[in-house]
Amino acid sequence: MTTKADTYLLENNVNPSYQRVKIMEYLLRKKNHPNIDMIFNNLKKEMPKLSKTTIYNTLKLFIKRNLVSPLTIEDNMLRYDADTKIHGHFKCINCGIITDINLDLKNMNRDELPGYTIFEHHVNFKGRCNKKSCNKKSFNKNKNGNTNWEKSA
Amino acid sequence: MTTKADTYLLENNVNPSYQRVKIMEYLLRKKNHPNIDMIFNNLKKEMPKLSKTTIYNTLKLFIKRNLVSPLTIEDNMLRYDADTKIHGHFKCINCGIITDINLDLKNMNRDELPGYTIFEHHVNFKGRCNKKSCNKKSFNKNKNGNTNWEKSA
DNA sequence: TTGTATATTTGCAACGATTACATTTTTTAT
DNA sequence: ATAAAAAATGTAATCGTTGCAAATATACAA
Ligand SMILES: [Mn+2]
Ligand SMILES: [Mn+2]
Ligand SMILES: [Zn+2]
Ligand SMILES: [Zn+2]
Repeated sequence: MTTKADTYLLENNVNPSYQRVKIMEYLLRKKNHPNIDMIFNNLKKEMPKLSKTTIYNTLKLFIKRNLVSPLTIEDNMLRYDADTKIHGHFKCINCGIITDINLDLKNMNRDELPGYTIFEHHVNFKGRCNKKSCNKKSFNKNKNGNTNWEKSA
Repeated sequence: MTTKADTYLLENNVNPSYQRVKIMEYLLRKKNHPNIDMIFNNLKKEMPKLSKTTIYNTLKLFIKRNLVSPLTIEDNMLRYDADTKIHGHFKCINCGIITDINLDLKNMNRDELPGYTIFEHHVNFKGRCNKKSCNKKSFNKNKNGNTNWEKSA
C-alpha cells in the first residue's frame, strides 16, 4: 500500500522500506517530539522484530536528508521533529510536553555576526505550561522532591 | 588569599573551597564555554589531585545557586557559562568556538504561550564563523570527510 | 590540644544514550 | 535461481555523567 509517508520518502530520495515508512508515519502522526524510546515502545507493538539500532540509523538518515530536525532540548538524549521549518520549542518541566513556538527571528537577534553563515536555529524555552496540574501550587513531586520530569538533584 | 571569585562565592552562599574557587576563576577568566574536560585539562596542571567528579559536583552546585548556566548546544555533552544573563550562542561547526549573541526577547510573542511560565531561555545557532579558515572554500576536513568539529557521518 | 561531627574531595564502579560492527534478512539485478 | 547490494538486527563497545563509599579537610566543642 502506498501511504503519504511512503511517497514523501520517495520524493526525497529515501528508499521507503517498511521500517522507514513506519517511523516516518509515527513522526508525522504524533507530532510529539519523541525520543528514541518513545518511537521504539510505540512501534514494537506492531513490529516485534524492530531494532532500536534501526531507529537510530533511520533518524540519522532522515536528518541527513533534512526530513527531520534533531532537538537538543534535553541534556542526555535527543528528540526528533518531522517539522523542519524554523520554529522554537517550549518544554514543561512538570509534564514534559514539548510545544511548538512560532518565531520571529528578525527582531530577536540584535547582533550582526558579519560574515557568519547560520545553518541551524535552536530556540528552546523551559518552564511550566498552563495546565492546572503543572502550576506552582499543585505540581507533582516525586520521592526525591523533584518534579516529574526533572532529574534527581 | 581572597580573590574576586572567592568573595563572589561567599556572596552567593557557596563555601569557597580551594577547588570551587579555582573552577569559578577559570570560568570567569576564560569566558569560553567549556565542557568538563576543558576545565579538567586546564586545572590539573596546577592541581594534580583534582578529580573530574569534583568538577561535576561543583558545576551542579553552581547551577543550583544560579552562578552558572548549562549550555545544551552539543548533543553529547554539556557546556557551562558563568554569564547567567539571558543571551544566545553561536557555535561554528568548523572551529568549534562558541560566541555570545545579544538577544532581544522583549517583543517576542507573549500571547503565544498564555499562562506559561518561562524559567530558561536557550537560543543556539550553528554555522560557520567569519574566520578565513572556517569559510566554505577552505574549511578543513578530516579523514572521514567531516569538518573538524562535526561528528562522523 | 584532642577528639568528634560535618563538609568536601577523590577514585572507581555503574548507568544510559549512542555508536560500531559483524551477522542475518530482504531486495534488486542478472 | 543466483549473486550482489541494501537494509535490518543483535550485541559489544564507547563515553559523558552519576552513584557511592572511602579518604581528606574543616569547624567546633571539651
Ligand atoms: Mn516542533
Ligand atoms: Mn555565553
Ligand atoms: Zn506541563
Ligand atoms: Zn569558525
